[in-house]
Amino acid sequence: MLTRIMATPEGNESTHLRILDAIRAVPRGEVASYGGIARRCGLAGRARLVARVLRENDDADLPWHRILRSDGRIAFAPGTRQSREQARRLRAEGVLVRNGRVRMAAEEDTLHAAVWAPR
DNA sequence: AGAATGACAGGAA
DNA sequence: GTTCCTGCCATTC
Repeated sequence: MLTRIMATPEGNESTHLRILDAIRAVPRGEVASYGGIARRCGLAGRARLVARVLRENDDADLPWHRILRSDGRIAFAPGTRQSREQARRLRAEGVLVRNGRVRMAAEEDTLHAAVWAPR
């Protein structure tokens, strides 16, 4: 039956690409959360899918370091090589990192933003 | 099939 | 401010 074909809007290649695009769209000096990226792709609740895409990514140009947990923490365990590399890259573009954490914009895609944002 | 595993999130304590 | 705990989604054993 054809239901099976259309029944998987995610998990396919285009979803993967949309996520990568959303990550590339995060401006230099700014950050976004895994869940935020997912929402922007119409994939609410799939933060872990974004994490998976990042893990499997090999593109050196992808600004992977701009993606943080929703509370602003770097996802890698503190002290690890990757965690420090991420902090280094963020600071290199002017982002303040303190104790492996970044102050999140506090709005991103939250209800607060939806209600209060201009436009 | 059931359990374990993650570059997660959100709310409770 | 924390840390802890539960819920989630998708994949792998």
